[in-house]
Amino acid sequence: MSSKKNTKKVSDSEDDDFEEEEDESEGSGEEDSAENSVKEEEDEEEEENGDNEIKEEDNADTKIEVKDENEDDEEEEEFKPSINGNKRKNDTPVEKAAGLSNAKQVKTSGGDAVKKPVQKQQDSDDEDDENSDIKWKYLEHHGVLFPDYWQKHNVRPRYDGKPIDLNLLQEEMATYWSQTLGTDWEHKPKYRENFSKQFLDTFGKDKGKYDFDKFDFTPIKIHLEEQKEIRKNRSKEEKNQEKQKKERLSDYYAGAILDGFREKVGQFMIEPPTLFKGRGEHPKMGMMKGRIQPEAVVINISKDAPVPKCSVPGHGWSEIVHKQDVTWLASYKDDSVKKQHKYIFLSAESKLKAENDKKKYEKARRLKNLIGQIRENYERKLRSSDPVDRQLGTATYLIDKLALRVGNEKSEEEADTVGCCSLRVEHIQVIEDTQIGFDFLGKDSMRYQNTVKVTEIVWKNMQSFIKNKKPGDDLFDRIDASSLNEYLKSQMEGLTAKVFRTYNASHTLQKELDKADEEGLDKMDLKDKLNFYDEANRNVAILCNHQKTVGKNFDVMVGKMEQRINVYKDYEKELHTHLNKCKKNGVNAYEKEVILEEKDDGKHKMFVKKFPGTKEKIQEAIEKIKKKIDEEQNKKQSKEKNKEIALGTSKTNYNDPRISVVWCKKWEVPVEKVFPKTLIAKFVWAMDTDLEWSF
DNA sequence: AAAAAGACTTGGAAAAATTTTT
DNA sequence: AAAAATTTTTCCAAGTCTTTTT
Repeated sequence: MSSKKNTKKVSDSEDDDFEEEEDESEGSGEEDSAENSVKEEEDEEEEENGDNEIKEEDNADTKIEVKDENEDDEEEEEFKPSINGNKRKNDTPVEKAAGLSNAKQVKTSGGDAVKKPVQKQQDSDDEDDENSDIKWKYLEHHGVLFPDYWQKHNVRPRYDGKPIDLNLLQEEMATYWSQTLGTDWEHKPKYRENFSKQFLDTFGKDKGKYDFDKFDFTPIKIHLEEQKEIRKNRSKEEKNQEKQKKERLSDYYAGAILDGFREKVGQFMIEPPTLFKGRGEHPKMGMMKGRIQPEAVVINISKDAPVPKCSVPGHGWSEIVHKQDVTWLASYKDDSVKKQHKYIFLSAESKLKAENDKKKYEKARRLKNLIGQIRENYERKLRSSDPVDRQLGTATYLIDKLALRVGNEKSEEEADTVGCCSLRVEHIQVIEDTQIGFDFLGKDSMRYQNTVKVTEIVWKNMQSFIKNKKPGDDLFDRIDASSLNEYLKSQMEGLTAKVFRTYNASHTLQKELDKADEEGLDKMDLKDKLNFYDEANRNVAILCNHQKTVGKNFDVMVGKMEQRINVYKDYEKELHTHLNKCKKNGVNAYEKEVILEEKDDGKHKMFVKKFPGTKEKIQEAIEKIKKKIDEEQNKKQSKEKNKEIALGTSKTNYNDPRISVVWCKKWEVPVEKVFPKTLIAKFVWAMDTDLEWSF
């Protein structure tokens, strides 16, 4: 149906001095069709060699101006929303800005309805109009940035004690390997196995002659450390210059125009080559993620937008497409480790993303309104005589109650993790008193461990599902993610399993924050209010099983805190005795230094206890130290509570931001205390939600 | 209908930036 | 001013779900 894509090859690779990169390791069955490539004119300034930096002259003739003269007094705010005004800075159509696209002017989506069905037009060679939903009408951007090619440092590792020469690719790989020496990766057998195999393969027919164990990469490791040191010790100006250069580059590539509005591009740098670091027991860890050449990158822009220039001399894009039914600006396939597509999208604060985000939460709210009926329906299914229905009902129950992910099936080539539909018998335990124990690795190989009391019928179902099965068998053998989602669709338009997670998370946050009244939030100070908020947030994170690994010196840190608290408590006691003495017969002021904590280097951190001479002053000191103790204790508590819980993910992806905005307004907490800058930018659309709103 | 491809969201770790302490 | 602690951002892996192909 859709787009016969409008293709033109922009340039052909000369491929001069890069062939060593070309690493034959994969059957790179890609492009190659050189015949029908239309050679594009202008290859004037090919020769600027090597690095990707955009020269000033380049900037001069680009279509997207970084500066907007209409707003000159706030120019560095460019893409940032104003926090107070809650208005997008870029709400002004770009065409008003001076010096935009000289050629075709930007179309405003301005007033006209986005949704208007386009009727068949003679010139629409491209879109099959009525149904493919159009994501944009005009799209212009600067393409993508490529990481620099490998620059040889010529530091040789040793083989069997003697320095050995490496070619470009070998040196690059060896260096990536050296970077992981001394980290946990080094000791993962799979990582080593995969890397060593690919590394030895680079020796071609000689590979049999080498034994990976006889390589010694410490010279490279040392070199890397030296380089790091050198970098660290650069002068301020040098660091600054580099920073500015980076910023210029970023300004350039981050600039895009979508339907007449300036938008920021997200990650615009092509992922650099590196050794793949999968999570958990990933069978491919340690494999070389190859270098992506421009010839693999597809650029998506309007037909009437200027074609972005490829910054790598002598190279060109794979093709230019005009797919209006997708949101990506560029894409490429990376098959070097796993077959997958990568995309360059607009940033989270763009309208496009924001709209999707809003839709996501609106859908979750629809679920909220229908949840009663939906629950009734799946509860009925739990008792169905049809085993498929019983599984559907039970799985839905788990997804609803425990906010589990749906669990698509995975290939052998990935880490063995599961979600609801892919649970195996070995992952659950049917315990007496209608309880079920869960223990499995979920997304990112995060362990989900939980014991829950379930309804009698669910318990019975679970028991029947494991009957006569081996540990490795599927718990839900009659359903899968797609059939489950199909069932959900029958319950509500657009309903899928993940909506339950969003709904449950946001609903939990709302519920928790609504307890503010009874908790007497009005009498709290800012710190306590924020603790209260975190507590609510934490409940969501626990529900969703958002975890983080405990830092290695967590215990040490807590130990220090305890020590500190004890010192303060001692001090408080001493102050009281001091005060009593003072009441009886008056005392002299004095000070006393004590060890607050021991540092690992054998030094001590000191604390000065001050004992004033007057009752009032002593009283003051007591109050002060009491407060300090309180603060420290709170801090320690929240540290411990947050020990392995990550609050960030729910904040960015699950909690309807309007809940937080309204709460902040109600309790006079500045939003920037609960959302960092980027999240405020992402959630501009929610910032002026009014007080009556509720999830 | 089932497998593969494609598109987009979600996720923790690491890096970078910022704030606090020394 | 440096270092340490903490917060924020970036990075890219790993999911979900849809669409296309077989």
